[in-house]
Amino acid sequence: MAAESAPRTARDFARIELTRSILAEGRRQLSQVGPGELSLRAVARELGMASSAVYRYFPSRDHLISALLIEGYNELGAAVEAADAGESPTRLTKRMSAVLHAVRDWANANFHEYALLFGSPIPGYVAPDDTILPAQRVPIVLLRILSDADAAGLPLGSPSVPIPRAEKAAIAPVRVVVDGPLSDERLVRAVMAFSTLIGAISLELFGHLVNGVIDYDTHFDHVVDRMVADLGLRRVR
Amino acid sequence: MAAESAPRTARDFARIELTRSILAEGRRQLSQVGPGELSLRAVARELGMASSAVYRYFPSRDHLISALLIEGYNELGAAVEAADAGESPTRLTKRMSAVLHAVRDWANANFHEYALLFGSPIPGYVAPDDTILPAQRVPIVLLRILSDADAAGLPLGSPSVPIPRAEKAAIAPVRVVVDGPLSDERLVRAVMAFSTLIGAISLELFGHLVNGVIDYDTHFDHVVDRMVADLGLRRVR
DNA sequence: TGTACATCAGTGAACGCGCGTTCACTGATGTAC
DNA sequence: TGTACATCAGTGAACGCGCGTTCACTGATGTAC
Repeated sequence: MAAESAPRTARDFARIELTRSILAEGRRQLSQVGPGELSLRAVARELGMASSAVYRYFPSRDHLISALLIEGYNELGAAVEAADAGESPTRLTKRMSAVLHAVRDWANANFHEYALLFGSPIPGYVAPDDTILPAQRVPIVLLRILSDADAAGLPLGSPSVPIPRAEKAAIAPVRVVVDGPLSDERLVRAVMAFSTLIGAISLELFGHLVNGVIDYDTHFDHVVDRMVADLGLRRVR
Repeated sequence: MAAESAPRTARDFARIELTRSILAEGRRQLSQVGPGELSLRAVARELGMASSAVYRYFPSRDHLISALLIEGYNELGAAVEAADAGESPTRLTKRMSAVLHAVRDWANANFHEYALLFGSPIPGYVAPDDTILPAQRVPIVLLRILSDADAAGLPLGSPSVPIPRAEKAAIAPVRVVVDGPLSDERLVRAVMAFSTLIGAISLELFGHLVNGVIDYDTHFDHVVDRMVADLGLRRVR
């Protein structure tokens, strides 16, 4: 993985090309079937090659899944970063709102990929370390916006609850991933907001709102408005 | 399902007993393996009976899954109701806190069952209507506490955002499941709190906090404190 | 530029496994008279 | 209480399927001289 160097020979090109094809076919199947049902044989079949040939590119099914995980995190991360970049850097409210919506939009457009990232773990599969960085892209964007808010001196509504020392220590690693300043209060709210975001999307996608919420779009819009306000991104009136 | 009437014959007793055994063995397997991997044959094997015999009790694998879903919802619901009942009815803070912790405790003690209820849907499986009522038990408990708060005239912190008419309509069905009074503001916060709760538990259990949170218990405690405060259950100081 | 050897991609068959579901059959239990 | 028939539980074999992974082999591509 490290220094694969530049592809020079025809073989190298073919290898890169086929690796891409296999990955793409895996993704295509993910759009129809859950991550647990993803099958190497089906991928090979669809690509018109012997199932054993896939092993030249991915040493096992788990490696393919890891590649899809990483691709998923990166795609989601890119979508979220693009949404952030699409707003004026000083309009923190708009940035956060765009980012939160981007996560949900991606999830809606990529059901099984979302399930792969945030749903039940695949039995027997453990994600390797190189999924960590891609997985951090979304949190990093969220934290950066909040850090910008702290840097701009935007006030937070009065804290509902004081933060115990133990809690500060418990979530300390989160702070490490962001560069700028970040107050404890905003940090705690950020972690909670991430739970709310993923919870709201999972409940919606996995069918837990069917008997409670009629209009998902409207509801999510409102949830986002509240999160943005709770995170102190809207100037006080 | 409807009027099975009282069991009179030995056969009836045996049928009830074996149905229970199959269900129990299914649960036992759920404690080791994900819902998607649950296998009728394995259940039969463990019970020492032919796999075909199971079909006398459950017409298909999906029916067994439905039974386990219902059992899961009921068990979680019972745990949550018990937690609520364990506190003095007028101590709303304690009741809510106990209830939220009860959900997480149950999830931690029953990983795969939680994944069955709140994780990715099982491919190809659609839950039948008789899962609806059991699934509502937890939300009902939450809403009842909040209704009690409204009835007691407990104030909410100032609303961060006004509730649009469309949002009121969008979440209207949620209100139906609770008897007492419930203000729009508390209702909206309740739905959001449920997202936060499920999001926090899912993130924790599905491994998304491994690089961010050190001490899950401490963090969840604090999240609960905030939720309780945000829901206006703590008297203003 | 040409040859000899090493590397690698891809094949096809096979291993060993497990699954859900059906079906004809047996023997035990229940019911009506 | 006893007999004749109907109902049902449970069996064992089979169908048809799909999976991940291995392995000996072939032929093409790459490399060193």
